[in-house]
Amino acid sequence: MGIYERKKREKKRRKTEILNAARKVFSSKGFNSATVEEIALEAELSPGTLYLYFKNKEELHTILSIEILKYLADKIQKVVSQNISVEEKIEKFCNVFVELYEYDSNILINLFHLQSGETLKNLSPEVLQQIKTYSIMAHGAMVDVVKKGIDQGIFIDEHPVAVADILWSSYAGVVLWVDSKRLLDDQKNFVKSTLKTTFKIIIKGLKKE
Amino acid sequence: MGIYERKKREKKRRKTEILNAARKVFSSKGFNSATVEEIALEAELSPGTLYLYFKNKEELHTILSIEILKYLADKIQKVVSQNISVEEKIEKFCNVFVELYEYDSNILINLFHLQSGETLKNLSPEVLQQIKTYSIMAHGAMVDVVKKGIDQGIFIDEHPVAVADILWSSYAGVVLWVDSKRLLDDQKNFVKSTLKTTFKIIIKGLKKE
Amino acid sequence: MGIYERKKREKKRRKTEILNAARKVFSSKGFNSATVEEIALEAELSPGTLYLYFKNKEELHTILSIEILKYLADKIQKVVSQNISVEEKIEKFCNVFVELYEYDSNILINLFHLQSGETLKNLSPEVLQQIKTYSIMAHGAMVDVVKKGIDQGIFIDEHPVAVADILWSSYAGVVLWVDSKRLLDDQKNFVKSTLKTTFKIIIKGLKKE
Amino acid sequence: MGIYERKKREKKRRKTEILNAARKVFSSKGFNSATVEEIALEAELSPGTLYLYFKNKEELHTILSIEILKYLADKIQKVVSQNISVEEKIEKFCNVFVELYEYDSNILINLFHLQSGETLKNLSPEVLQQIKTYSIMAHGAMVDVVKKGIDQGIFIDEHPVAVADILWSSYAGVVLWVDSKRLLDDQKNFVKSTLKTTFKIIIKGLKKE
DNA sequence: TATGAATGAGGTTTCATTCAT
DNA sequence: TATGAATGAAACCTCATTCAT
Repeated sequence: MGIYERKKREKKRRKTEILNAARKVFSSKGFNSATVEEIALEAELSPGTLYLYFKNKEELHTILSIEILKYLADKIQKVVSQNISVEEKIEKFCNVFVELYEYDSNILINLFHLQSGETLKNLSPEVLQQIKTYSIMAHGAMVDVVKKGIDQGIFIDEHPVAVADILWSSYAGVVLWVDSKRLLDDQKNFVKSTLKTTFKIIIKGLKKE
Repeated sequence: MGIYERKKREKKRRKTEILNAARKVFSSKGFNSATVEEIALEAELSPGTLYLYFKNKEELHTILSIEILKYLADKIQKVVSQNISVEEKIEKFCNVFVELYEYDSNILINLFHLQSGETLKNLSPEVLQQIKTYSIMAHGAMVDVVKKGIDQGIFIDEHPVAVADILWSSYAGVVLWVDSKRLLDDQKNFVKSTLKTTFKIIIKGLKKE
Repeated sequence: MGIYERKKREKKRRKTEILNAARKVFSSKGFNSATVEEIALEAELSPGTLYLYFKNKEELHTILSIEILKYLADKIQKVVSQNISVEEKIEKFCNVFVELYEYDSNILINLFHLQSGETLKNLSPEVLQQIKTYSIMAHGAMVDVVKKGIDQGIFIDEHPVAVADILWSSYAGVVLWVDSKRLLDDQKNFVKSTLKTTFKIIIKGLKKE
Repeated sequence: MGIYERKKREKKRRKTEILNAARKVFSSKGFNSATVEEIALEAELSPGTLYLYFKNKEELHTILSIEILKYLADKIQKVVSQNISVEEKIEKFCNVFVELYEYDSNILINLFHLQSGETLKNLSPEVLQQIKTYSIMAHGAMVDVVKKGIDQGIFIDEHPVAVADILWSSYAGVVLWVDSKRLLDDQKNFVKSTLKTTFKIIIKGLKKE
C-alpha cells in the first residue's frame, strides 16, 4: 500500500472516529445540547481539529442522519429485489426497521427530529437534496411493493403512496412513541415487538378478504 | 368576590396569556430557537415579567406539553364513556387526533420532541410525574377499549397495551412523517387523510375475521 | 420632560458612550486588533450590552466613519455657500480638513483605511450607499468650486473632478503620511502646517498666471 | 561553487518564492484576511515550511514593505543623481511613483497600512529601524532636490522637508483616494493621470514666478 | 529540510436570567 | 407587580503556530 493510500485511509478512519464520537454525544444530548467541545473530547481531539474534517457542527449531524437514510434505502431496495411475495416483503421491511433501530436507536430518533420542522428549514440545498433522494428511494421502493400487491389483487385498493406512508409512519411512530414510553417507564424496550405487531396488523388490514 | 379572589383570577388570566404567547412562538420556531424575548413580545409583556409567573423557559414549554396531554386524555376518556361499539370508539380516537392536529400541528410536534430524548432527560421529577399520569390516563383508556374488543371476541388476541401503543404510535408517526414529507415536497397536507386510512386499515387488521 | 423623552435621551447617551469607547479603542488598536471586550471594558459595560445598542463590531466602526464623512460634507457645503472668492473657499476647505484632523486624527485615518480595499468590500449595501452619498456630497461641492474658478478664468483649465480629487487626495495623503512619520520619528505633529503649505502651493499652481 | 554556497543560494531562492507568494496574497486580501495557509498554498509549500524561513506572518509582511521602501529609495536616489534640472527631477519622482503603482497597486496600499497605526505599533525595534532608514533615505533625497531648487532661486522659499512631505503625501493620497473612488464608483482607474496632474500643479505652485 | 495534522487560545455573538427602579 | 437594561456564561469557529514523523 502506497503512502498516498495510507494517508487517505488514515483520514477516513479519523473521520469515522469523529462521526462515532458525534453520534454518541448527539444521541445522549440531542443536537442543540451537544457541544462541539464534548464531541471533540469524546473523540480525544481538540475542537479545532474537528473543523479540519467537517465544516461545522451541523454538517456532522446531517451526515449522520443521511448515513442512516442511505442505509435504509439500501436495505429496502434489497428486500424489494428478492423473489418473495409482497406480504413477505412487507414483513421484511419491518425487519429492516427493527435492525436499524437496534443499530442505533438514538440517532434514528434524531433523524426523525431532523425531518420535522425546525432543522429541516436551515439545511443547505445539496444536503436537502440528498435527504430527498434517499427518502424517495426508500419510500418509492415501498410504494412499488404495495402497488404490486394491489395489482395482484392481494391488497385492498388504497392509494399506494398513502399506504407506504402508513408503513413508514408506523415505524417512525413506534420508534418515537415506544421509545419515549421506555424513558418514562423505565420498562424494557418494546419497540421491536410493537413494531412487529403493528406490521402484522397492518398487513392483515391491507389484505382483500 | 373578594379582592384576594380577584387577584388570583387576574393572575391566572395573565398566566394564560403568557402561555398562549409561548404556544404561538414555540409552534413557529421550536423550543430551542424560540427566545424568551419573543414570547414576551408576543404576550405584550417584558421578559422580566414572565419570570414572575413561570420559573423559566423550560417550564413554559413543559406546561404547554402537559396541557396537550391532558386535553388528549380528556377527549379520549369521553370517547370511551360513550355508548358505542369498540370499533366506533377507535374511529373516534382517530378523530380526536385529527382535531388536535388541526388545532395546532406544530405544538404537537413539540410534544413529541418533549417526549423523546433531549428535553425529557432534563425535566424535574414532579413534571415527569404529571407527564406520566396523563400519558397513562390517555393510553390506559385506549387499552381498555382494545381489551373490551378482545373480550367481546371482535378483535384478534393481541396484547391490548401493545395495540394501544400501535394506535398512539400511528398517530405520532403520521403527524411527524407526513408533516416532514410535506416540508420536503411542498405538497399539500395529507396528514388527515393518511391518519384516517391508517386507522381504517388497523381496525380492519384488528378484527377477528 | 416626559419619561419617554428621558428614556430616549438616556439611550442616546449610552450609545454615545459606547461610540466614544469604540473610537478610543479603534484609534489605538485599529479595527482588527481592537476587541469587543476591550470596547466594553472602556465603556464600563459588559460585552453583551454592546449588542443591545449596535448590531456588531463592524457597525460600530462604520458608524464612526460615516459620522466623520457626514461632518466633512456638512462643513464643506457651508464653505461653498459663503460669499467669498474661490481661492478663499479652497483655503477654507483646508481649514475644515485641519479641524477634522484635530478633532480625531485616528478615526480619520481609519476612515481612509476603510475607504481603501479590504474593508470596503464587505460592507452592507445601505452603509456603502451612505458612504457614497456623503463622499459625493463633499466631493461634488469641491468640484463646483473648482469649476467656478475655471469659468471665472482664475484657475487653469484642468478637469474639475481631477482637481477636486487632488485636493482631497492631498488631505488624505498628508494625514496618512505625515501621521505615520510622526509615529516613526516621535516628532511633533506637522500635519496642520504641512496641509496648509500643500494647499497654498496647490492654489498657486492652479492659478492661471 | 561549494556545497555551502549552493545551499545558501538555494535557501535564498526559496525565501524569494515565499515572499512572492506572500506579496500576491497580501495584495489581494490585505494583511489580516490573508492566511498563512493561503500563502503556503500559493508558494506550493506546507504551512510549517514557511516557519523554517520566516519567524512568523508579520515578518513576511514587514519584509515586503521594507522591500518596497528600499526600491523606492533606490529609484529616487537614481533620479537625484541624474544631470537634469530640479523640475525635471520632480517630474521623474512622479514617474517613479507611477511605476510602482503600476507594478503592484495593492502592495502599496499595504505599505501605507503598515506605516500608519495598527501594524506599526507592534513592530520589533530593528525592523522599525529599517523602515526609518529607508524612509529617511527616500525622503531625504527628495528634500535635497527641493532644497537645491530653492538655492537656485527656482522654487519658492518653503521648508524643504515640508515640501518633500507634500510630494510624498500627494502620492500616498492619490493612490489611496483615487483607488478607493474607483472601488466605490466602478469607474476606470484615474490614478496615473491624477498623479501626473497633481505633480504638474505642485511644480507650478512651487515655482517662484 | 519538509510536512501537514493537530493544537488551543482567543475572538465574536447570543440569550436566559436577574435586579434596581 | 412590572419593567427592560444589563449581565456574563457559554457556544461556535478561526487560524497562527508547533512538532512528531
